[in-house]
Amino acid sequence: MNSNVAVSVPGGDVWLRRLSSVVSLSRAAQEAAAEIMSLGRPIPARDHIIRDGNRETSIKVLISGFACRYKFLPAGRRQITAFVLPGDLCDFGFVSSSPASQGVMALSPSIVGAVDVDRFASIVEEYPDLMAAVLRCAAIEQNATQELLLSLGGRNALQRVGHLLCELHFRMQSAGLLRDGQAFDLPVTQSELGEALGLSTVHVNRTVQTLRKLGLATWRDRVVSLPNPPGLAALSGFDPAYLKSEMA
Amino acid sequence: MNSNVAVSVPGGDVWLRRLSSVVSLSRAAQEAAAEIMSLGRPIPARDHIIRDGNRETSIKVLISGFACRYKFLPAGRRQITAFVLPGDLCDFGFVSSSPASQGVMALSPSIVGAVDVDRFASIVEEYPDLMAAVLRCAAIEQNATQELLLSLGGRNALQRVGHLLCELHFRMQSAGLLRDGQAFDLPVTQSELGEALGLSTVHVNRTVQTLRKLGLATWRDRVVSLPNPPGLAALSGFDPAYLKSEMA
DNA sequence: TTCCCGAATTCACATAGGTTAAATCGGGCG
DNA sequence: CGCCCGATTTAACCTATGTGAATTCGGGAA
Repeated sequence: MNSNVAVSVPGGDVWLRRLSSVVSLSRAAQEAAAEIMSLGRPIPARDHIIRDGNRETSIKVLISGFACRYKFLPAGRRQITAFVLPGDLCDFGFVSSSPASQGVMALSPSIVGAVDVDRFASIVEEYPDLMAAVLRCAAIEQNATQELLLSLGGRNALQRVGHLLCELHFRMQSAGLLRDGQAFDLPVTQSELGEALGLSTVHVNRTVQTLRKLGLATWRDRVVSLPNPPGLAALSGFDPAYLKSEMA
Repeated sequence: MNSNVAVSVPGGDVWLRRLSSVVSLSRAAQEAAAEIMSLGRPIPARDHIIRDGNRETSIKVLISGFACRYKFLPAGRRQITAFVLPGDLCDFGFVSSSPASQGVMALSPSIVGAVDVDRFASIVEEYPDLMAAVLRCAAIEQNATQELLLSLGGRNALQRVGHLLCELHFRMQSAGLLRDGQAFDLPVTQSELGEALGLSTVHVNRTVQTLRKLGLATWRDRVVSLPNPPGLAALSGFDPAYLKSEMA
């Protein structure tokens, strides 16, 4: 829309924008990447996008909506290991030809783009930068997982929630999905937040209210607003460096 | 020793064994991989193997010893994100041409092998299976991180410690490093265990003693012994599937 | 042998966060 | 308009784990 690159599929630009943000791609590589992506049918909230253990034949990219990656503990508790935002790849199993090691579920109505793994492999031969881009995305994803690990291992409830809100805010901003000043859509339940942060629903609620009182975050009607991002970042120890790719 | 493959460097077999365990490699590929590895000088306990943020020019493989990957929280607390055993790669940053996102420190006197990244890249052109093997290793590593995330998010102290001991036992076994029946070396301090599991030193101690009383684990003089592995696995919800590569 | 030091252990006490259950809110639907 | 149901909120109570500090243990150095 803002450029005249041929985008054969609506929504393909989300995928291109993501790849280009981590590796600078030639026009030809971009066109090749755009051509092999196709859109799937809309997926309602709570439906699976990928089932744990499934050997996927296509690379799935979230085009719009909101999803999460998760695993189950033997006890039955579900641990959300990552939130998937538009532009994110749903699973990186294909990089090592492994089946998905975790499930991916839509948290709000979503649209997913699919790139056939074999077709991707064949254009990668001509445009190896595309593989580099995917590997960079995988590395960032890995960093985010580790940052969550840091939260669970060493931050208290207030910091955990604050840190996650900072991260989502930053990523939504990067994706161009901020509503106006500082607000963004968070179509997630407080209980689901708890499943990511290792906190009970009740305590997530207490914590969110404390953030409200501190004037650091508002969350109403599935919309989060951060009146004072630097303040929240300071409280929670958020530093977005881990979400950026080193374009060195 | 048990085969007549030329191993140009002592210790190179640890590296080869690891690669071969995730992807079956041709004799030629094995020889090529062995040739480009060189051994570094011994590293004393508590020394850095990799410094956070450093752009490594070589792939580092732990040949012998024991190490950990870690990050610091702004508060100063250190979070260990993974234990590195002989045969493991110390850092996967080179896969995405990124600098190391975490530090790696020897926990006991260690020897590290180095493979120049550029030389590796050049032989990968001839033996792409080598890259596949490295990516598989990265995927397993990623799985282990997520399993730790599950521990911190949803397991209590007893299960966390038990699960970690099960994992180390399994990995030491795979590396052929079990002493006799079920015992293995764990040259780590209780406080360091706590840094990995998000527990205080005191509580790690309490927990280890409980495991002793339950007859599920003994840990004395840096040697861990598991009298009843299935029992401990059941208690802690350990399933080694996440450590295996799907050779499909 | 004795000293010394880091690691393991023990103890007393404090608290963040879990649990259970009930109350309220808000929107979709008949 | 009134009902229903999931999500949020509140409340009372409970416990797993943290904290701080002292004690013991075990092995290396003098």
